[in-house]
Amino acid sequence: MIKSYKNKNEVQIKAESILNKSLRDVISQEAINTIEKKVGEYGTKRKGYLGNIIERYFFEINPGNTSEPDFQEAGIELKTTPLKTHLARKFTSKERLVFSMINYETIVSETWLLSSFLKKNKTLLLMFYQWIENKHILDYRFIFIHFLNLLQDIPDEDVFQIQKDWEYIVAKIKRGEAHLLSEGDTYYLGACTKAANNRVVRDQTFNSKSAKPRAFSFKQQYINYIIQTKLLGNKSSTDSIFKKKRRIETIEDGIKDKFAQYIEKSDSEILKMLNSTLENKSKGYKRLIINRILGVESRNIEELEKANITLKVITLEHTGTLRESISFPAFDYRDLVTQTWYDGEEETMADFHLQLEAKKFLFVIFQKQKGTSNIVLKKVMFWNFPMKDIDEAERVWQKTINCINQGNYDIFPKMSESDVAHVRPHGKNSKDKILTPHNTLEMKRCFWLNAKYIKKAIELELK
DNA sequence: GCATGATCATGC
DNA sequence: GCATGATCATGC
Repeated sequence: MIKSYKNKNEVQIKAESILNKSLRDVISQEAINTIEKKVGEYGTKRKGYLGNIIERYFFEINPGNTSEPDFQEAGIELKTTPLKTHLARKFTSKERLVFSMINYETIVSETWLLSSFLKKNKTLLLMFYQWIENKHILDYRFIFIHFLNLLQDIPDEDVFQIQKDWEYIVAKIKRGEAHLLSEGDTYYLGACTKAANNRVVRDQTFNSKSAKPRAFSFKQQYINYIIQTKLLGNKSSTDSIFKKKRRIETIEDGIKDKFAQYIEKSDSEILKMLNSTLENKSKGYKRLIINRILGVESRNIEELEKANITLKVITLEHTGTLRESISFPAFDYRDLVTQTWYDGEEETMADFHLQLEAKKFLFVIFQKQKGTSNIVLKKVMFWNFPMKDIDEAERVWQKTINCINQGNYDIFPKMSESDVAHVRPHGKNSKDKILTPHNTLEMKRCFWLNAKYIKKAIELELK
């Protein structure tokens, strides 16, 4: 009893019949019994299971694992995806949106418009359900149904960026660097790790090294942007760098353009060029200059948020050295010791690992001037943590956990012990403490990327 | 000059 | 009140 849907309209009518309902409300008792039995066997945690039962018992299709869209005739790919609810009708995506696996061998001969990715995913049917912890898989309520054509329904510059993201990933595979792929390499479309079983590795054609299996995905932040603009129709609460219609260009080019005329200028020259003044050199002085350059008022910048880019102001000494390391949010000792670096599941990836792998940084680099209090804007660059150093980061992370487990709160990995990362305090002051697994109180700390390490990354770019 | 410990400032 | 980003202070 496999149904076929001839066109979008037929799919839409069916899909919308589950709006504000759960699966239990709309499928047969027989199907419910079958699913209940399976849930009994496997538990509800099995990934992708909800997507399977929606296909099989709600739409009554059986697409299997093919290169064709799930609704083959209608040319539509189905994605069921969880939403987290916050106060006042605010929703965010619980996860990234994961597409098909990247085939390292065949993708190198593809081009964007004819890619297997587009062939399968050009038109998406997004079915959002309200995620609540421990809720039965049959009882999730579907709250939004949305069709999204990746070439037509999102801004042209986003389509362009997604194409560039796809091409970047393919170029890296062609260079024989599939094992160095990272989600932070790209902006909206990422190559996220995806393993059916632990530590599955896949061969790549251009290198003897095995690479982690990866799938294309939309970053969580980009899905949030889709939710905000397409589902809620909200005027976003964020500020935008590109207020007028912008050129079709990448995020990198767009943002670098904004800074271009101010490079090698001093702070006072920049302010003069902007017809702007700033009273005193407060702690946020440089950040305020940057905001003026970008033409934004707030720290929440749409273009940075939707690509998971963190802006970091970096100040070089007049000699060119970098004093300050880069901090991450303070960690929770009790939570940290329960984390796994990577076990094949994105969802359970350690926070620090995720921060290194998924994040992009925008470094805005100033340099102090000898003998004056002036600073000069030297360089604007995008950076993400290179995967060649990920094992070293893991080592530091593991040692930190070992220290906590052993109750050694005064011998965390120091800067001198690693070329990459270390642990240091990060609280209001030394009295700013949180609970440890031993139920004692310890000063808040966090992981840092070594100043020297960042300096090296900047130098590579300055050359 | 640098590593380490510590704290400040800001915005939500 | 707190998280986060940014920077200071000290001693070797």
